[in-house]
Amino acid sequence: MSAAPQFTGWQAIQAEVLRRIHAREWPPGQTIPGEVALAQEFGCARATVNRALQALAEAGVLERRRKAGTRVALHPVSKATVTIPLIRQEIEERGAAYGYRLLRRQEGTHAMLTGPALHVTALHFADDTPFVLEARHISLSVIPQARNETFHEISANEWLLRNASYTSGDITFSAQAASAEVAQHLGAETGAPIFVMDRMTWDGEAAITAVRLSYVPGYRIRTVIGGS
Amino acid sequence: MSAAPQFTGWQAIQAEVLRRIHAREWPPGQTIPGEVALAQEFGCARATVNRALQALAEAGVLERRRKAGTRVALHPVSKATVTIPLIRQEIEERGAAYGYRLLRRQEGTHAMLTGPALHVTALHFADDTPFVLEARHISLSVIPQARNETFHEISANEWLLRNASYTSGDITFSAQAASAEVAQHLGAETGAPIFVMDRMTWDGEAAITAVRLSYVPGYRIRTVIGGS
DNA sequence: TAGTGGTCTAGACCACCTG
DNA sequence: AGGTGGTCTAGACCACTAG
Repeated sequence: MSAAPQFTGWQAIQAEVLRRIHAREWPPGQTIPGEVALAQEFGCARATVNRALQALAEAGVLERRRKAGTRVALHPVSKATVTIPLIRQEIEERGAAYGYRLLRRQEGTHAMLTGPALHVTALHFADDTPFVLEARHISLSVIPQARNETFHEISANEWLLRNASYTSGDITFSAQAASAEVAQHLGAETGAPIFVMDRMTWDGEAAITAVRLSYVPGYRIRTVIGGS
Repeated sequence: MSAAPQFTGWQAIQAEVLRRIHAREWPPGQTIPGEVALAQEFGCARATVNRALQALAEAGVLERRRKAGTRVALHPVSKATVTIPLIRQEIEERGAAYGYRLLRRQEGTHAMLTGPALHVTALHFADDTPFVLEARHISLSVIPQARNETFHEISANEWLLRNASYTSGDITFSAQAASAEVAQHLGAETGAPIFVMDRMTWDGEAAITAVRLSYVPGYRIRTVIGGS
């Protein structure tokens, strides 16, 4: 917990800058010395200072503008990075055995997808206990080879990772009351609070897939932040 | 939607590398040419290539190891960055008028905090409609000046931003059934699915505050990802 | 042990923006 | 208009690690 990282190079500068911010030597909103000045103080090249400050700016700790200089962020915008793992990985990382069962597979259409769509519903298990219900729609005009896959042995979740790539995506998290169907599959009571993740992915302008993951009651997603 | 960004410098290299990955010229798992080779191909300095590849590695698109080289990530780890704004900001960005009301303020203790703690419960409104219930515990041994604040006019959410800094934090998202009290405050029915965010922040080893935000039914958190 | 990425340097030019 | 950060360069040394 208290190991001394003993930073060197640009990370040492980053650490020192962070120290001064936390120590209120450079209070929020204040303009800190320019890169040249800091480079001179730390006895290094300006590029090294730049590297350190740029990383802090990306983290939201600093705000940098040309000519205006670098200021300590007034509202240290908390950015939490949520890692979205493969469902199989997530289950196995919990030390549980992964299980999978296809519930339904049929062609149809979907409001967010152009042309025909493949609808796949499946359950993912952790140690034989339902963990998450996957309800997915795959665009058959964009990913026609999905027609040849039964999704009986491999989940659409994993199959798509191997057979499709995306350029952008959109995720929303919400709490939903379990419908009768969802409740039944997850072994919960109808109306139970369900953590839901809706994902939409695109390849350029083409919508590839839309998926809703309904997690078993009690599920929680966790993340860590470092701030100022 | 289709504006031509016309990248230059290291961003152009980044774009080209991404293009080759998406075009499957460099399939997942494959080792791509070394920095020197790419620098020669693109006619730039190695540092410029390094900048581009390093950014992609940080985004999870590439995996880099010394001596082994740079490989296209097999599982493009989806990292979604969730921005945690000030509650006031979040409400105002929705075009609603922000409102605040303190519900309770009392001293006590808290399992996660050492020493005495201040317990503050408050409601945040969007256009006179309850938006989120804030139940917070503040460590009085770490932030003693909280004793002098009534939290009648300013929320603990904002007050802490001005009066405390943190070095690390921990956030969990979950879906919870509304308790009778929560339901009453949010104007929901008991048992309704509530999106809950639990946050814990630390300054070094000292726990500063623990807060639970219970959002009004229908609330959703949204984020965008760019991937491979 | 040799090859790869990680980092630093000293200098330079440029884009941007505030005063 | 001038100062600030953003970026590039050419070269160098080092740390790590795969073979």
